[in-house]
Amino acid sequence: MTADGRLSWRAVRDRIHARILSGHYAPGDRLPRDADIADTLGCARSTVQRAMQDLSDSGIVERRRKGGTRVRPDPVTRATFEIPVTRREVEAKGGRYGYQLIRRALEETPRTIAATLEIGAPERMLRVEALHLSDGRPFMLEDRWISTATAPEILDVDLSVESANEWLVVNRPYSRCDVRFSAEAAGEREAELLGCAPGSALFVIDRTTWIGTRPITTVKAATAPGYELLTRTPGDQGAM
Amino acid sequence: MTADGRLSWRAVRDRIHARILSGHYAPGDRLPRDADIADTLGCARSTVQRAMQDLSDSGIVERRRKGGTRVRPDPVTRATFEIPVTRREVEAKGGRYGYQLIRRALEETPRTIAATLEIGAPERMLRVEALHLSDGRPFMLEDRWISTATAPEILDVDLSVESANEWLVVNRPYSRCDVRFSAEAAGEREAELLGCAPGSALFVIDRTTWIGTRPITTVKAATAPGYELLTRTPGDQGAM
DNA sequence: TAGTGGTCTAGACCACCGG
DNA sequence: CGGTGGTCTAGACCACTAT
Repeated sequence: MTADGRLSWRAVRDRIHARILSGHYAPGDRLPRDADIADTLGCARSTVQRAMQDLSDSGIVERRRKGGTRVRPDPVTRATFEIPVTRREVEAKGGRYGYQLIRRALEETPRTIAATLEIGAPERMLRVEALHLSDGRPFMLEDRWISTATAPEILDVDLSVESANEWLVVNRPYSRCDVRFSAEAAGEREAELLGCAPGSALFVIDRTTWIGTRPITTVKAATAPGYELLTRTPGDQGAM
Repeated sequence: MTADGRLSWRAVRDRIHARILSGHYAPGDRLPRDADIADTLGCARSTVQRAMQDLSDSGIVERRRKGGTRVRPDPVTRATFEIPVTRREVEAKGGRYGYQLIRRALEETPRTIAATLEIGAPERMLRVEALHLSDGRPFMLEDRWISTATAPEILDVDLSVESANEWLVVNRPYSRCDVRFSAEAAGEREAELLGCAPGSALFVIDRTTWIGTRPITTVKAATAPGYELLTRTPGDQGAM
C-alpha cells in the first residue's frame, strides 16, 4: 500500500500469490484477466501487470497473450546466484586476499575450448593459471583462456600483480555469460596447488563470456574443499 | 523499436548498455538522470525507467534516489538457475524416470536441521530417504526432513509410489526458498546407493522451504557423478 | 531540503495466438 | 478474428537520501 489508500504492485502481487498458496488458484488454473483483477482490487491495470510480471519472473505463473495467466502447473525452483570478483569474495568472507600467478603462455586452444567459446577453429590465445588465496591459504584455482583477438591489451598487463579476473571484469564487460556448476575430484596437480588430498571433492565453476558474438574468456575455477554457494538474499531488491 | 518510430524499453536498455560496454560510461561513472535521457532519446521517462530497472536487475548499474544511476564499479556475475521437479529433470534429459523409497521414519531433528529450518527447538518430523533413477541408474539421492506440523497430510501419502519431492511441490507451494550448492565426497552408504566409488565427487543441492515463517521441508540432494547445472538461457524471457 | 528514482493512473495502441 | 497480455505516453505525487 502506498501512503494513501492505493494498492502498490507488491501488495497486488502478494495478494495474488496468497491466493495461489492457499489453493484458491491451483496449479494449471487460469486467473482472471488483468483488467478484471484491476477492477476488483480498484487499481490500474498497469499495477496488476507489474505484479503479474513479478510472479511470472519468479516462475509462479505463466502468461500468454490470448491464453491468459495460469498458475504454473509444473513449478520450478528458480534461484539467483552472485559471483563477485574473487578478491571481493574473499574479502566478503573476512579473509585477507592473496594472489599468485602460476603460468602464463600463448597456446593453441584445444577443440573443446574452441567449442565452448563458439569459435569455428582453434586459435592461439593467452592461457593463464592462477591461484587465489584467502589468509594465505589456497581458495580458488583458475585455468583461463583469453582471446587475444578480443582483448589484445591483456598481453601488456603484468599478470603477476593484477589477476586476469580483475582486469577483465573492469576492462572487458561482457554482453553474454554462460555459467556451469559441477563437482570434480581433485587431480594430482590441482590437489597440490589447492593444498588438499588428491581426489578431494571440488566445487567447480565454469564461466564463459562474450561481447556480442566475440569470445572474451573462458575459465574453469576449482574451489578449495568446503566452498559453498548460497542464493542471494540480502536486500533482495532483485526480486524486482 | 516498436512498429512506429518509438523506442522500446529494450532498445533504450541496449543503447545505454552499449555505451557502458564501449567505455563511454566507465565503472563508477554517473549516468544522466532518467528524465534527461528520456528527453535526449525522445521517449517517456517511464520507458527509460524500465530500461534502467533491467540494467539494475542484471547488476550492471546501481540506482539510488537522489544519488542517481551509476555504472556498478564492482561488477558481479549474476546467474539464474532452474531446478525442476526431479522427475521432469530426468525426463528433460531424455531419461526414463524411476523412483525408489529407501527409508521413511518419524525422528527428532538434529540441532543442525532445526537451525536450518529456523525453528527454536528440535521437533519430531518425517524423515524420508529416496533415490531418483534415470533409465534405471541412480540419478539423485535425497535425504529429506518434512515438518508434520506444516504438512500433516504427508503422513497419509504412500511415499513408495509418489515421491515427497513431487507431492510437496504440488501441495505445499512455498513462499521462501534457500538453496545451497556444494561438492562433497561420497560416503560409504551414498556410494553404494548411487552406484559409484566411495570418495567420488558429488554435486550437492541443499534446499529449504518455508510458507510464511513456517518450515516445510529441508532436503539434501546428492547427485550421481557427472551432474552439471547450467544457467537458464533458452527463451530468456526472464532477463525480465 | 532539494534532487533523483519509484510508483500509480488513465488511456491508447500493438503483438501475439487460441479458437 | 477477437481476446489477452505487452508496452508506450503524459502527468502527478511519493520516498529516499546526498548534500
